[in-house]
Amino acid sequence: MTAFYSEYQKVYLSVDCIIFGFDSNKLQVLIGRRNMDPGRGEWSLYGGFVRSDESLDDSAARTLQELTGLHDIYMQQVGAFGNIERDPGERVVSVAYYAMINVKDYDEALLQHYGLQWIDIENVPKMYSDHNEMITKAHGLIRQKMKTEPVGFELLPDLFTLTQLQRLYEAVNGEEIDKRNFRKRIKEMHFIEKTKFIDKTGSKRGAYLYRFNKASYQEDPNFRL
Amino acid sequence: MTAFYSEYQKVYLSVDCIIFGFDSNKLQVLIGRRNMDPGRGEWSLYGGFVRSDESLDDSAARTLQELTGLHDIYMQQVGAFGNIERDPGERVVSVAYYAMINVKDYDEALLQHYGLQWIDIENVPKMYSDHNEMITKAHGLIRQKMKTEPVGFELLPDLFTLTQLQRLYEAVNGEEIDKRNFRKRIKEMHFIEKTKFIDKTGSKRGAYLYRFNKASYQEDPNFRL
DNA sequence: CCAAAAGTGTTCCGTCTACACCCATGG
DNA sequence: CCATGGGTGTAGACGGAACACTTTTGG
Repeated sequence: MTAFYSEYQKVYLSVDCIIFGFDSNKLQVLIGRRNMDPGRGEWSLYGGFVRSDESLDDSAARTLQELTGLHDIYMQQVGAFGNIERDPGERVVSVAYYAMINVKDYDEALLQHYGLQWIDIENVPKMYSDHNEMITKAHGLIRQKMKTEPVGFELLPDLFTLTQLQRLYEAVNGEEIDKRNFRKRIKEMHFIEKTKFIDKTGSKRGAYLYRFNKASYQEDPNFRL
Repeated sequence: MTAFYSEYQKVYLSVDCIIFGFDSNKLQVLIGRRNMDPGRGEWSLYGGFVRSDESLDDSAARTLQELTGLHDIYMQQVGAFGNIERDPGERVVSVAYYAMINVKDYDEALLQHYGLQWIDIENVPKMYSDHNEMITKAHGLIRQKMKTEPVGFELLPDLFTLTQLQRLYEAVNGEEIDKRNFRKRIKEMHFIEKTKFIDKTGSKRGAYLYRFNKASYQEDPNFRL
């Protein structure tokens, strides 16, 4: 084992996950009660320490997988948070990641087991340390991202109605969208494909279900909403 | 000294600075030769280890100040880079920051002393570790940022001509801009003020010098270029 | 039969884009 | 006197925003 940098100090490094979901026409985040000192019992994001044999991205993926059982989830880095006093115990620098999951894929039992709750992004309580800041920054990032990249589908089932999709965009941006204008724009994006299936849970008449075709998107990657 | 997390491992944490400048109508970055092992002699960003008594932001500011002698410089975090093999010596996670400075404020002697060079963003050589990736990401961020926030002025002297400003935006985006359309948009932003001063170094006729009025911008923070 | 959501086009207005010529001056 | 960069306005194209009614069906 070499020791190139032995004169310098090391720090604890953790990852924290902002897990976004979409339900009841609201953008939501998954939060829980912190189960270790310091700060035990405060509202908190789910996180963990980075191991020496894994990259930051891997660490975030592992942490999310521990919590949800889900693999291959869309995750993006939010940034590193490193104020000295951010952790009341010791110096810990944390790298935040956000994830977007389909709430339906999530095992209710796990939610119970970890004591987690979905909270509307509008009603996030005061949280441990700088976790509010992380959530705010992550929210800004997905808003930006969803305008130009087809990542919103991560929050929906494989098959979805256009109204669902519209409600998602309304929830993320916090403002209403004109239905006809919205659908006009969808029609231009050929990788959002109408299927022959109909969803009757949301209305009496029923609405066509659509699907995001990733392969088709690769051929003509022009997304804008 | 408490030890809440003693069961976990610590890692080395560094900051790396992507220092942007603007000269000869080109967007440039300041790079040097790495002066420590491993990787000694390779092209590298300037960086340093984070001390246990400073935040990440402070660490970046200190590192930049060591190098340039400049205080109160515009810096923004690019993100954390943490692949396992990113440092050939030991596990080091690095947080990259970009800075925007006015090349004229920079002491030439320091540049010599540290063996640094300004390199056009288009001609960045193969660099140590993941530093190319950091530069690419930072470049993307300033391109984005400069569209909606008045940060480009950080790269210019206090007084500048409209042609200089235009060349800056052309350099950052890599495409030419129509002069009349550009000036029309400037005219709408009242916080970009024409002064009575004239610069004659750039042309025989001379061009009016303009100034960014920060206070005036705060009152009506609408920037778009 | 009616409430509730699905579905569908057109017009208008503002914004962005393209474009060409005169001015002032130092050498 | 001419080469060089500074400075100015308009018209047409395009894209985004506003806007209302018909359809279907479960209860």
